[in-house]
Amino acid sequence: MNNKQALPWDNPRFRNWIAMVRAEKAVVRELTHALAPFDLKLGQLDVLMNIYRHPGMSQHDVARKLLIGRSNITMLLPQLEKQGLIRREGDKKDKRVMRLFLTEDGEARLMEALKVYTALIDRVMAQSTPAQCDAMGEQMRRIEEMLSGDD
Amino acid sequence: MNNKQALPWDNPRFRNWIAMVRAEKAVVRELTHALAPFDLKLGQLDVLMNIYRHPGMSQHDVARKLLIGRSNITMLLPQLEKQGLIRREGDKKDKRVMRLFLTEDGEARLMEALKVYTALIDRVMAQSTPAQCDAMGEQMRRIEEMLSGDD
DNA sequence: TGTTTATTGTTCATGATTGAACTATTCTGT
DNA sequence: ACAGAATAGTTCAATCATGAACAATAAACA
Repeated sequence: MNNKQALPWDNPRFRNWIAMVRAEKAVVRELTHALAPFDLKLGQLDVLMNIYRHPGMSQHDVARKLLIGRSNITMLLPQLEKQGLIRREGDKKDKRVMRLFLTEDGEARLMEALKVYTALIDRVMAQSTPAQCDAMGEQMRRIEEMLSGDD
Repeated sequence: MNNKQALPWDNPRFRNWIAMVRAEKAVVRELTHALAPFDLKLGQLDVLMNIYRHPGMSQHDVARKLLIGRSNITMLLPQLEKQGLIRREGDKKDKRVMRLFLTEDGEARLMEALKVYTALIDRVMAQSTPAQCDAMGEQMRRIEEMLSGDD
């Protein structure tokens, strides 16, 4: 008799999860290097992207979108502000919230960085057919929805 | 004429990548909470898993497997050693390398934590059919191989 | 209206991760 | 055998993310 429980490595689901973590880590590492010339960390780029898509977004909304803590945003923004990439405006109705906007420089820098970003992702995702890539994306959206619903 | 470049959000590959990052982050967050009762961080668990699979592994090998820095390992191990979960032995042939082994406690703790780990991953991956999950895993392995080959 | 509860953003201490410089050891090529 | 390159691990300073406690403000409701 086998006194060991079934090991995770024999479980396809588990091995696929491990593969996913490793792939994500590898891409992020590559991306971090690729963004260095723009003086942008990946986290900062994420923030810029969100502000671009939703100008006037609050800090709280950015944090929730990016699945990071509010304090993280608070400590991230001054760097972007100092670089002149974003602008913060107090909301007139609600004095608690700060509304975020890209400056022209911010938008320009974002566009340059996005070229590199999308080029890398295109290269990476070209490892699968578009259909496979979409199917993977669907799985990921289901997973995230499942877990963020648990809140 | 449209003076904006094609935006990444219109690019399916890019959106699928974003979905993957968010899913991964959500699962890791869940996992971190689930592991708290075991006094194990995810990174520590990763190390234990690798030592379990390859007893006598060197620190360098663990770092490479986990795609993290060597110094990270150096600072991680004392915690595991203090908890009595691992044991380090200097290699007899090569005095530079430290060989890593699990203690009995380490193996026991690992097995308990793995139950929780695999349960969560099973639940998460049950969002797709086994075939879809495997296809995703294959994509991920291709991606990682592609990028780690660039070294 | 006035009081309680929720929300937004900040501060701070903590822990995690990194990369560069360093030591000790081994390998390479002559 | 020996000089130089390579490798394993450590140390250290810097960066980053996190969560708890907090202040200011707004919302809910008696």
